[in-house]
Amino acid sequence: MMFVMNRPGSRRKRSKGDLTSQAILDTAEQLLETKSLDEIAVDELTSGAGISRSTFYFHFESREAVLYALSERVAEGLYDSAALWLRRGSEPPAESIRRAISGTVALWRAHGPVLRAAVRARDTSEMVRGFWSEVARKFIESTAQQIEIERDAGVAVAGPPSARALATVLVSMNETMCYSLSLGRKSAARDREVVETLTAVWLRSVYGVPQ
Amino acid sequence: MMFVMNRPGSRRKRSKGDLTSQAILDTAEQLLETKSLDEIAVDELTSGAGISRSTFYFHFESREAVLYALSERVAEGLYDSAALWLRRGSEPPAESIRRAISGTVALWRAHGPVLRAAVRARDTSEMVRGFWSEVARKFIESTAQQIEIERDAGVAVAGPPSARALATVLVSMNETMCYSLSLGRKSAARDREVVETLTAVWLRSVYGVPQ
DNA sequence: GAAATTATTCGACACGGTGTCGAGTGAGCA
DNA sequence: TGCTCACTCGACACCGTGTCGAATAATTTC
Repeated sequence: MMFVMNRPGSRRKRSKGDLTSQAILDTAEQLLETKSLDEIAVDELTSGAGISRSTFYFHFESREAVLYALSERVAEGLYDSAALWLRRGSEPPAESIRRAISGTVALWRAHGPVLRAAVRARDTSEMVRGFWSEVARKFIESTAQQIEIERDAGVAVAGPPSARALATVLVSMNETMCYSLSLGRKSAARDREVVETLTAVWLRSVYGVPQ
Repeated sequence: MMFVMNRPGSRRKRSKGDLTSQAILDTAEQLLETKSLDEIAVDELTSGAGISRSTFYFHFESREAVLYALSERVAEGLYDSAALWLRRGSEPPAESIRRAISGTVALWRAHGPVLRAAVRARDTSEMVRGFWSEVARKFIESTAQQIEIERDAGVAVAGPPSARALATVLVSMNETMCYSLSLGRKSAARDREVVETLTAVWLRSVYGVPQ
């Protein structure tokens, strides 16, 4: 189901090492459903992958490096979701915002454990922090840009707060809510409520209230 | 500067054990300014307090228990801050909300390291989670109550989202922003910007936009 | 104020996890 | 066939944790 590519375009056959790396990553993703990253011992990872503990260090530098690799698996989907922030044509704002938020929630539902571990590791691992702050930057950037477009068009309420500050708060808010939502049992009703609430806050904060 | 009381009303003299517990707590709070809780080894705590490592376990069950005790030190101030959520008399909403948010930001500035450690430990330690979810509950509860009062008075925009769902999102948002704000260098300008932005989101989400 | 009790401290120990090293092993290729 | 390089392994040194029982300091009891 999941896989890591060799360098793009490489026709090199999947080597044995790739397979073990894969097995480690799969085991890690599975274990993260139960425990946090630093509760996972290296030998849990390797016994799950059918190799000895020391072999782990041939494939990864550390547990954090595993998380980094897992993050890359998810990042692609995240960027797709980011593209949704940009409003399409004449569609009303409520629709595009709801759709974008729905997409983010769905992604957190699909990869909650990895995303939560990544968020937590931001405070710990320089490597992970760099990666995810870049992701966050793109989200915030495109949101701020969109807010500015709407303000220039006279559709959105003017600042202060600046488009950038507002975008930062809104994006962080989404992340926080997705994090805590993904901790609970999967529930379509709860998902819908969160999407509705977040959408309402976005709309009111950016556009004001529809009378 | 900081101290822990014996049972209230007890006139028992400060025992030696109380003093070492204190020293451990003070050392912990100081170390948290630099490292996260699980980067702090027990012997860093005890050497800071001038005792041997094993003596630590006489005073605390674990590192998490230390954090719990530190949380209690801060909790009081937090409840004072919570009381501010409730709007005072005829004061305009913008004022009371800005004042409440300012209070929270100030508290995070004063005790950022402890509060951050506590937030992180929520996912790890049952004890810490219980304590802080109770704190969060009170914040959310009183906010939701206030939103309902304003809605009934026709001042705030009606739901959905429900007062409770809206309150949850807004309170979490504040926490998240305070967390990341307290990570950066102390800056009055930045503080002001964050307070303004959060206030704006609260006002627009609860009351709608002033034309 | 001496004896008994309780509070506090300590060093030693067993345990479990980490990361490294050098010695294998084996698959593919010249 | 033999070389090379990717891969694997067990052994080892290290570090932090948590527990135990013995030693000592403080406090209470008589």
